Amino acid sequence: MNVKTRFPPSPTGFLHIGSLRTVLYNYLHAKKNQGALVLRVEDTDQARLVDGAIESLIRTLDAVGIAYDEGPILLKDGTLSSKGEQGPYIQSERLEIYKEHAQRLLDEGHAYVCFCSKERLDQVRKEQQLAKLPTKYDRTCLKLGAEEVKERMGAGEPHVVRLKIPEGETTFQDEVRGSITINNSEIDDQVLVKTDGFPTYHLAVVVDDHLMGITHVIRGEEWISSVPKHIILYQAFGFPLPVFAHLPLILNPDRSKLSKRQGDVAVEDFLGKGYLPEALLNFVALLGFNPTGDREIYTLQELEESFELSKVNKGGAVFDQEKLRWMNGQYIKQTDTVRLVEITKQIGVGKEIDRVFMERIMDIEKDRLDVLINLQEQLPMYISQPDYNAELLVWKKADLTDAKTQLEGMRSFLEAQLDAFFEDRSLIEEGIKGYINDKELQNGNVLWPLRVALSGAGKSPGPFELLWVFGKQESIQRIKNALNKLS
RNA sequence: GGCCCCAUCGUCUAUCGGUUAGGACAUCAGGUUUUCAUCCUGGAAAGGGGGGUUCGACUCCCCCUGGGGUCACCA
Repeated sequence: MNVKTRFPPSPTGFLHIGSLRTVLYNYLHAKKNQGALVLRVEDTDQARLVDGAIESLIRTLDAVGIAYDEGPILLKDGTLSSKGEQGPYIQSERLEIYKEHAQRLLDEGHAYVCFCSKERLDQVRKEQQLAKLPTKYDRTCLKLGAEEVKERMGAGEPHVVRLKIPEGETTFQDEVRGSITINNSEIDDQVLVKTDGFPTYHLAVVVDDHLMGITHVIRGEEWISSVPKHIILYQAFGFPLPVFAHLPLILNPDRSKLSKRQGDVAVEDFLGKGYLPEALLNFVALLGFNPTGDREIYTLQELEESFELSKVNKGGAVFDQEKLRWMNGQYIKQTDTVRLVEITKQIGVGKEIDRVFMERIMDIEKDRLDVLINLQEQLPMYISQPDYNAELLVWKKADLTDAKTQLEGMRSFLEAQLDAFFEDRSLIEEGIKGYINDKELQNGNVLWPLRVALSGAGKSPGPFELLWVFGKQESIQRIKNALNKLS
């Protein structure tokens, strides 16, 4: 195993659609290279801790079908455990490690202690902004003597540890963007250890990625600007560099970074509406990567085989929900009805409806569904006798009398059939079409009023399917109701 | 504003110097059909601008323009 990727989720407890693609690409890259994927929880900001965030994230990853090789796991009884040799995988449990590393930096002169107050820092920044200068720490505390530092620390004065950015410039290779160079004078003396003793992201990622043997750092483009300071850290520690790959952003329709406010962005939202995990994965995979260019539907397996970091696009991609819906519809059509019903009930649609009945409904509705939750609107007509206007029963090329005649014909025809007739959709279709043929009628004269009698709606699945769903008794009852409306 | 990144139909993309610039979503027009949906067929729709390099540029280089990201003791 020579490749190891990792995924640090946002600490908020839900999986952002952009994060979904990031994990996916990490997963694909690991799989393609027979490597491993590490899930690591970056909870170093005490103020942003969310209760149950880890558990909820693990559940979502599981729901979506992304399996990681190392990281925290959820036991059957709901408690947290972990798998993998390089743990702990939760940063708040690794504080000692960061402390040691920070001390090493301090000892070797790559970092220094800073006592500046938040207020002073804000003040400095404000002045720099006013003077249109780059906003950076002014290195006041770098000038402090060792004695003074020791004394103030001894007195318990609050302090942070800052990275001492050396002179020169930093260049790195990005797998998707090529070579990127930045002048070190642009880089701030990043805080490494906060007043509360917790590390910042920058210290923690570098230390953990190295200690956990991460070979490929694949993450969103918003991180590009912090790579140089990470590299300086790697160099200060004497760690070998991993491969960096920064993914293009996923965008709102207005081309800003995808955010809430312009619609759903959490994977949980989509799952809750009945988007299928495969569809979500397939769709999000194609936002920035394309195996061939003229096909849209790929299995996870196929994506694993064709994935390549060098083929990832550089430009940001707008998240087009319309196309997602289309793709989800494609998946629904080819997904087993039983599973569809299971998911539908899980998201709270048709919970009270008998399973077998529900499966029949799903069978005839799934072709016209793009998102499972939309089935909700169709359900009422199946559960109770619909109410509608008698005129709706009249086909555009016929009249009220004809509608009545045809419905009466249908009623006696159906009454003459055995129950078994209603169990077989092709039998139903053949039977009724035969009837129409024998009587030398037109399809519309019979089928339209029959369909409306059964569904009570201008738009619905066809009459043969509805007959199959309702069975003999209910079907005839509905036809009788229609006839009542006509008399 | 400084720095960094990016740039093909409205959107997601193919093309890796020579193509009628291909596919998909959406859209429009037909067809199948009892309705709707599905499905099928067809149409409209793109290389931001200016310089180079080259026999030849969407493709390579430079500039401009435009868009985005980032400038925290948040990740």
